[in-house]
Amino acid sequence: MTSPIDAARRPRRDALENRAGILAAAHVALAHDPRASVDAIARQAGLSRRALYGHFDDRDALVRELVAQGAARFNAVAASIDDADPRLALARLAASLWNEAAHVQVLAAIALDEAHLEETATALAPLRRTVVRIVRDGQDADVLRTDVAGPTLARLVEETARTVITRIDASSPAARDLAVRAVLSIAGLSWREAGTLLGEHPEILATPAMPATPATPATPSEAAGA
Amino acid sequence: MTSPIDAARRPRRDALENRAGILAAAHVALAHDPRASVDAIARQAGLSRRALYGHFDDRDALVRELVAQGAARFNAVAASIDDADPRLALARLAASLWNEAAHVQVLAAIALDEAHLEETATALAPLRRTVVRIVRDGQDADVLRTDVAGPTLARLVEETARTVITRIDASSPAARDLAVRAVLSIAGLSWREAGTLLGEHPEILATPAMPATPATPATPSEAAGA
DNA sequence: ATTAACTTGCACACCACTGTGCAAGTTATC
DNA sequence: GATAACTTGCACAGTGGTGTGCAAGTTAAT
Repeated sequence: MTSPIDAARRPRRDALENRAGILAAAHVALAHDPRASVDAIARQAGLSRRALYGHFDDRDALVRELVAQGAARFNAVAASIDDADPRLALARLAASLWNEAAHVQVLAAIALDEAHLEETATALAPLRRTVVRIVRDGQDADVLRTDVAGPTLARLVEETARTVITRIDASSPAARDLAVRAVLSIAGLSWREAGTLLGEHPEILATPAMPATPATPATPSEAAGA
Repeated sequence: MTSPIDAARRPRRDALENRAGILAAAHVALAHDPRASVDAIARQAGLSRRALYGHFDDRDALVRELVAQGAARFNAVAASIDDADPRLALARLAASLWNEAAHVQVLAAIALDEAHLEETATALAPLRRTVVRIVRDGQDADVLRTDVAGPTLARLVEETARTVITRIDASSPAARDLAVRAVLSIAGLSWREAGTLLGEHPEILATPAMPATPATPATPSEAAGA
């Protein structure tokens, strides 16, 4: 089936692995320091700086791919929220995003530091729209605070989630708990109300249903079989 | 009285003004971009890059002075809080810090971006201790949330204040209001409780008692007399 | 076994920035 | 009005980064 043209254009397997390795390395390096050098990233991926430029035109291209990757995950999370109760929707959204903490770190770092502001903003637009919708519904139903205008509250929720996930402990067992409670508090609930709500829906804080962390999505070993 | 030695060592008046101008320019420039170049700062102050190095040994020395300035203000604010009710203490602290918003911006920017982490941390230690104390008292008196450990809650309060002040609108009339309510919410109060509390103590959200903004604290004119 | 893909290391030009030396000009101060 | 303080502009060396070209080596795929 594979025409000679396809065969000629298909990249070598090791090249694909290396490309994925670069992205993974960039993930780590940029989360730690959003302006890590191309050399540092390449080296962390076990490659030379020169080889990296064989995979990405540009430092910018690499960053853009990372942003796209993260945005896709976030927006998938946003789309999966379907609770009728806006309070539960918020809680579940926060919990789900916490599971993507590693990606939040990179995105947040890039968004804050670099000149990629517009880019990340558009990439995350669906997630933002979800938050806005939940907040609006919650205010209409009078279950979320109404002393703060809708758009402002949405922004506040977003910033709170980002802050807690990126700037507090990061991966302690209680961190997800904290992220969820912080968001509910900012949304207007008292801490006891939040506690009651979470007590009634223990699945929100339960260990993630998702399969651990598929950190390296493109590991060739299992595909190769034997 | 002025001994010849003093006279010889006293800097020229325009030099003092220029030094203050550099600090003001750095204030603006670094809040906008924490790694603004020395040239950009000097130019914004209406001086040449070369002249700046006549006033500060080093880019670092300039930043350090800025940090010290800000820290002094913050710690003065922290020391001025004396409410018996921890909830009021928190609210007033947030409101007072909002009045120093401009300084918060620079400090936060510097603290986040540069390698001045330890420096800013030690400079702000008194403020941090104040928050820890208020939170502890509040938890002991059962008026603040107890589902989050004290140190964590203190950190959360601090991050919330920083986030709201530096990342939301910045200077709208409702911004102080928002900062105060966000802090109370994070501390565990429901939005209605916070509203009631603030309604009972309108002075917290009233226009600041302090005289506008004494932007240039070290004007030599009044000290010189006549 | 051959071929094309991939990687490496090096050299290079380029950029933006820091910090310093120095000669020449301007300006507050006595 | 003399003097010392201050500023300017320029040149310079140094640092750390980006992106490219090229020759030589290695390695996956056919």
